[in-house]
Amino acid sequence: MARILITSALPYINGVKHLGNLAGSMLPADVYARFQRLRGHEVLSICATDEHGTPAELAAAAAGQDVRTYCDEQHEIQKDLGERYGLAWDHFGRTSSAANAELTQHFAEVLEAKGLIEEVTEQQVFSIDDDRFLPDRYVEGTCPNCGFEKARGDQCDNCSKLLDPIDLIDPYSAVSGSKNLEVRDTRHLRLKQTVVEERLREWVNASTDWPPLAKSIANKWLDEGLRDRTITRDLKWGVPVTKDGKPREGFENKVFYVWFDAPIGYISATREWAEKTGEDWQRWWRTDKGADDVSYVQFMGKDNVAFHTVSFPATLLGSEEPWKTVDKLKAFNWLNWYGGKFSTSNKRGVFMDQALELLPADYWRWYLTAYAPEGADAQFTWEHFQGAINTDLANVLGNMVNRVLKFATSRFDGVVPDGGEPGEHEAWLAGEVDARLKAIAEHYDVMDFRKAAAETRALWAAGNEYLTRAEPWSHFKTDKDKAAVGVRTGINLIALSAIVAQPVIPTAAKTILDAIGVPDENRTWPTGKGADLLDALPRGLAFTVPDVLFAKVDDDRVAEWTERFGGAD
RNA sequence: GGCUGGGUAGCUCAGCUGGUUAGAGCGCACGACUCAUAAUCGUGAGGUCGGGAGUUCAAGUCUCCCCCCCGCCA
Repeated sequence: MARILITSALPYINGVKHLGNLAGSMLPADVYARFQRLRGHEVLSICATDEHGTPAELAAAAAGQDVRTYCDEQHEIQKDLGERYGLAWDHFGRTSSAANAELTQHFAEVLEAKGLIEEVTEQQVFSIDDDRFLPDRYVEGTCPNCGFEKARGDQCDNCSKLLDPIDLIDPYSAVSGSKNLEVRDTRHLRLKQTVVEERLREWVNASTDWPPLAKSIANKWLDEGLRDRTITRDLKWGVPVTKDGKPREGFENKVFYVWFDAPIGYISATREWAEKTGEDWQRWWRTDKGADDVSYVQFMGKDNVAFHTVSFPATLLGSEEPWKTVDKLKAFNWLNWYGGKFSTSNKRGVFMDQALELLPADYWRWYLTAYAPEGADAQFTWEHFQGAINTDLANVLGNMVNRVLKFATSRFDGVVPDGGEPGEHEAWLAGEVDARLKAIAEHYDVMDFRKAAAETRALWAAGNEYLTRAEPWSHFKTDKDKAAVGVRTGINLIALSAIVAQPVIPTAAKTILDAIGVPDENRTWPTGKGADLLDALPRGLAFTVPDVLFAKVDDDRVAEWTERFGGAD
């Protein structure tokens, strides 16, 4: 039994996430975690909200709340939504937790002791009327690059150029609108990433289970030369800066930059989990405390690769402490919305809460897994979604379950029938089962989600083909035993279909398995031979017929949704 | 501008280190079946594999140039 640590990129606290965010890290992480649990591995699945930084402060201000209250509420909303999508985290933490503050301060102090942190004086925009510094997005003005008048201090929304706040033309405070600004000196901590550059390069080159994309991004950053990063900000909302465990002199009004403390949240969330459950977090994160045999897998969008392959490892390696670093990582491309992008700020696309108003979680889980943006950006359209739901779920799987169980109810009294012997059709299906189960597991192991889903579907389709071959409805009139074999095999195949579908559509799978009465201990990943698996249910076992598993999405609803969400505009 | 990735049947995508008539699903057409959510099963039509040149006995698959799309970095 392997031990697998799974983290997905931390969703930012700033509002409900859209389907692209779900598809790009949280959902595949969950599917993978569920699969590995089914196989009997020890899995720890960790996620958290990323809560610090200026966007959170600004969003809170816009909502008329203090930032802590705002984050408390938003965290609960995101946690609840995640759970409603069936994201079975062991823990969903917060980067604003006490544990994260403590760990972040620990890392900063250790890094300083190793000579990796220096104090520098920088120039920042200061608002006299607001009596505070205006880092990043707190200052807006005209972009020096393109002339856009509402460029933010950290980046221009129009030309996407990264900016330094002091370069803005006609700057004004995003807090008060005041133009009574000046540039002042301010002290900050800088992480000397350049010192760990060679260690990072060795570590990157030693990694074997990264996709080419991840490795090339990491190497590109290293080849261009790492830059020393300022890891503090003139803000109140964040992890306080300490020295020897006490507030650091001159840094009383400063906090660590969100990008420094956020990934540390993976570890601190594990600590929170440990405190909640009485488990030991160090055996997952400290290679000197048992984590050396852990396989650590990270899920993220492609925009996050550099931070996970360079920035965060720089923190871990720089500490020279025995921290567990990532073994495998899976990066996703974007899910696009009618050619454009999903956008939180522009409210473009479908958001997690809205999607659940339309259809249950399993529908979305299936679509976003089977058509995940793996190799390249993927396109979301209502028509494509409709087609996938109707054919894959309603027709191929849902209808198969329904046709078999209904027939078995009306002709064999609602029990798994006895009698008859397997023949050539059953042998064919057993071969299919063997091949599909093997393929599905192999695809999941290397995190090929589209292929795993396609093979899962192929197993369902094999069930329908089998029924056409065995045609128990014909034999029922002339040879009841022969019909019994077909029905019995069909019911077993349904159970198998549901078992292997659990990672993707856990709710529907449970409905099926409950209806057939498969006990929990028999719902683990099937390991036997196909022929045995197709005769595993006890004969005479009574079952019920579940309600229609998946309702079809008709054209009217597609038209309605297109209207409501904009669709092709 | 520099750098990944991508441009393969109407649509969404597979095609590893170059090798028989380029594949799958959807959609479409036709046929079969009637147990089932008008579901299912079978058959078929459909591609000069972004464009051009080259290497090779042989190239979506390698090289060079060009054109588009997404992203990252400037």
